[in-house]
Amino acid sequence: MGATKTEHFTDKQNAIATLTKALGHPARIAIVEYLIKVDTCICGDIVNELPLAQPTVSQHLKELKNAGLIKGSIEGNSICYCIDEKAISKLQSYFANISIKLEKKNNCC
Amino acid sequence: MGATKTEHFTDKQNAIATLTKALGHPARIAIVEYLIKVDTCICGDIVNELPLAQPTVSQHLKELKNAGLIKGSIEGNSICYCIDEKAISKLQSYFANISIKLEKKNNCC
DNA sequence: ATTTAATATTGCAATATTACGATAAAGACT
DNA sequence: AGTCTTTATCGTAATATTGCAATATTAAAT
Repeated sequence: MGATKTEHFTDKQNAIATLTKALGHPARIAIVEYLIKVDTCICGDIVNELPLAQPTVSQHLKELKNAGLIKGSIEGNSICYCIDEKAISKLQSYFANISIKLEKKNNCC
Repeated sequence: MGATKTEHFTDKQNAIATLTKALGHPARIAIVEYLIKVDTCICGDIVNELPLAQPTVSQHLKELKNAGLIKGSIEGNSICYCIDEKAISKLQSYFANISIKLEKKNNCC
């Protein structure tokens, strides 16, 4: 025991949970917000921006990448990280859809 | 070390991370989706719906409640859990806002 | 007052996450 | 080749999460 029982849930539920889990840390929210704010997106800049050591930032970037939220491309000897719009789009439509469903409901509590 | 350095991030970043973290588990996604689907929302129903033991479900409900995503009101000897629309609304507008910002940007990668 | 039903809490084992120093890897620049 | 810069990986300690059996709590029903 101790590990998440992924196999008992639907693919869609797991997919959304993967995205929200990846965003479930303030450092990773900060990274995403930084990538949206700036025009360049060099990894080193992100390290400078965050109050965390370089290996920690690298690890957070890896998790965002694994979840599909960002993508990185090699740019000389540094790496350019960017938001993957598809992932954000999924989240956006997911919560928009929930909002619509909630509006139609009379919440009992 | 090992604990999240919450104090180094903004309140807003922490607030969003709290919400996304709470949703970062397929069981909790399933709970939220179930609460939206049904009209009644008694805890026992949720336990029957999920492939997890009652204490585990209770714990997930607690986390959703702590994050402000659901609220529970006592209804006889059972408890009525409902979505807190404000939390969903926060997430919805957060991702909608990001989407808009991304549209205006030419992503470099 | 007992019993029953519905949730919560406790305690614990298994696993995962967070953070960072040290080190490695890979490309750029002399 | 050697050095510098940039990013990734390894190893490890501290902490958090996940899951459940056992037990406690609370309110209804008898």
